[in-house]
Amino acid sequence: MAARGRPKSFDKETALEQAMLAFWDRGFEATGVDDLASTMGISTSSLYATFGGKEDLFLAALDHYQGDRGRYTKSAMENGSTALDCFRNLFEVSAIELTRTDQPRGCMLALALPTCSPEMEPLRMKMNERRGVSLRRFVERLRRAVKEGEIDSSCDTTSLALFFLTTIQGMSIQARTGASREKLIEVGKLAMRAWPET
Amino acid sequence: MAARGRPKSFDKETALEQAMLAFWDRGFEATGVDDLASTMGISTSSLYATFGGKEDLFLAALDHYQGDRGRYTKSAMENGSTALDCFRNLFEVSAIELTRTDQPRGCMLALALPTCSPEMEPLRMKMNERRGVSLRRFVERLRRAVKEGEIDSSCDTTSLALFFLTTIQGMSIQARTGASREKLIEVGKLAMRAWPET
DNA sequence: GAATATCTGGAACGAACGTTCCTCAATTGA
DNA sequence: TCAATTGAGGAACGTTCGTTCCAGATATTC
Repeated sequence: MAARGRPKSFDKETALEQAMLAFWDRGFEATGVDDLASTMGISTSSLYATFGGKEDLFLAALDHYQGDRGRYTKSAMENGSTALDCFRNLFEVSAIELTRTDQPRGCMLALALPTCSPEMEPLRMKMNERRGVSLRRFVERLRRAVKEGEIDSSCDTTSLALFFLTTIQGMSIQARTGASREKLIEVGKLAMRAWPET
Repeated sequence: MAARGRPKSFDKETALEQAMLAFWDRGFEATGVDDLASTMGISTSSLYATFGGKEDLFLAALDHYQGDRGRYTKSAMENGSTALDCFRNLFEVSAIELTRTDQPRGCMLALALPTCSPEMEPLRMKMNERRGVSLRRFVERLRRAVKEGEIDSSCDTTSLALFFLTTIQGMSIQARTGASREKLIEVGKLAMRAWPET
């Protein structure tokens, strides 16, 4: 069942993890292909043969991020008996995840490509689409809460979801600026004051 | 009183304005010196003679931004009979300014250099310091409100100020992603729910 | 008008960019 | 054992990067 030809001398997932960390830390534009290759422990030719080009690698790294480090928002929406619990947990977990010392601070989706040259605009748009996934999950959870009677039906769920997402994105900037975990937990608690009265 | 030698053929302020718009739109890393020069309507030699290098020009553009387009946060803190009025106004004005169609969306300080290569880290730190100015102004205004009895002294003014700044920074990301002015106004209203009860 | 001073556009610099190519190494199937 | 196949490292591609240099143009001062 082994593949024909010379086998890969590196693990694709491990290399992708390293690429993700580089893009996450320095952003898309500031991370060079040579930097990536040396960080990943492979040559540029192997990089191109395995992942395509820089843009493809970036998108693959983004997928890797969303499927691993970025899952905490999804998890928060799924765990918790009430929507209130879910979002309270969302903010606490976000504050913790965004300030971890064993990885770049802040969210890769929020920080890696906020601005770019016109040629890279299509790539930036793809990031925007990916950010939308979180928003939709927030809306769905809030709508479910309305349906179950936890939240009054007068609540503007889309605006509330957007507010929560906006706050978390702001927390990414703050985490990168150097705000402490404790400060961000306080910020999260204040955001929860927007929760509709029962 | 005229200067010796050949006079400048361009207005320095106008050129700086154009440089600011370019950096604001595309970010520091993605904006090239040749792009800048042609946008400013001058040659690279004039650019270097007048502004120094790319980093110096960026900092000058940042100063220009803060003294002009970025003044709305300062104005909001100074105008308003109560702190509540000030911050309500801050969010409304922010939502409007961040989504103007005659200039790049979002705040230049929040978007132009969130991530960078290690060599540019000192420059990024300078941006962090500049962001701190807004935070200090928010804190001062809230403290004044406590002193004047508008807000109860049990209020954690630094956390509340950080929360407001965080929300506005998140609004910058949202504005760049494409969120409408109306949506951001709603987000601002929800942020104001964190205002301490009287 | 001559001397001095400053600003101009354009050419040129070495370095780094993303990408491709080529040769050699390592493995499988016959 | 040997052709076929795939991955390896590294040199090299043309382009763009930020920056410097230079000859010429335009002003003031004497």
